[in-house]
Amino acid sequence: MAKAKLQLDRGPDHVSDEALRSLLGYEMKRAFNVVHHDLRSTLDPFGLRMLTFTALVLIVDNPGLRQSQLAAAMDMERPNLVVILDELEARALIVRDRDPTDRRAYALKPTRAGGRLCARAFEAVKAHERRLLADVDDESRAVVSAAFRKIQSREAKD
Amino acid sequence: MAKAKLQLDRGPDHVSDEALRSLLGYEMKRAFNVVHHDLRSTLDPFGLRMLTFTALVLIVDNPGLRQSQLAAAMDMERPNLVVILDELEARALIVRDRDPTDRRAYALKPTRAGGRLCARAFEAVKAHERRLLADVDDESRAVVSAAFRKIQSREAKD
DNA sequence: TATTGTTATACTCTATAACTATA
DNA sequence: TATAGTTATAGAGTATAACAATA
Repeated sequence: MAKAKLQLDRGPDHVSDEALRSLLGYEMKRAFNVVHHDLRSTLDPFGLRMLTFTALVLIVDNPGLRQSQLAAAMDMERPNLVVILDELEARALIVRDRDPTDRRAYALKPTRAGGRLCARAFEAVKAHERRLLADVDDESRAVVSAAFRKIQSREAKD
Repeated sequence: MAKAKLQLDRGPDHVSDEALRSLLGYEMKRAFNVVHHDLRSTLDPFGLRMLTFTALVLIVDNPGLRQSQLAAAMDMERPNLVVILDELEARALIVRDRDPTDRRAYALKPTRAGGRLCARAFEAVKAHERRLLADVDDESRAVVSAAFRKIQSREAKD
């Protein structure tokens, strides 16, 4: 990392990425790498990863939702969610209750322990993100957030 | 996608992700998913992916660089770069020349075909990104870009 | 000793088809 | 027939240890 930074910035072995820097995808991936790496180390003490954390938060905030709803909300395929929920269920952070109105579906609910872990992990993530965004003022954050949403809304327009 | 959008926006099966929306990582992943998905379909006709494209552009812009430099510039581990370069070399888009001053290292260089493909792919990516950013004005793009760089510079400060 | 590129390996995330049980 | 959850599988990205050749 430090080495990459050094080489990219200057020095005899300078690697020019000027052209790529003009691309949104490249800039965004580099920034996302940093955020994701930080998130990983932040969630590791809780035994969570980005996907298990996201699923847990959504279940805590939407108790009773179905797996298909959760998969759609998380932008992932249903089959891939199964192992994520298996993991959370095995750790007794959530339960899969049968939906009485539709016996095909499960109603996902957090356990007490799941709710507590979720709250603690969420605060830790927020604290870490505050550090990552320390140099970005509130106004800029709002602009970034608005841009993210506009990009997301462009999704279907291909 | 359309289904997720519908459920997230409103309706009887509305899934609330309000809490997660306050997290940079969540917003960024959603936006990056869109950008990455678009990039995939844009590069597919050229037989390239994000990583092979990025490596090719950096080699075209920095002919003669070493694999270790390229890996550092791409924020990835050296072993993972090997298969990426194998792919580009097998398609005769780049060559691995021996570095005369250090016989351990390779000097990576684009072939004529590699340079041509790179130029065409690059233009296609730029055009697609213009569409993705159609609703984001120039000033906001500059703010987003600056924020990305500030986040990247926070990396080592953990 | 340290470094370059490599192999091997393992884990995570992603994507698709096909199955079961219900509706 | 369609949907909810599941299984199986394959591709892609990521991370670490260990090796041969060279510095």
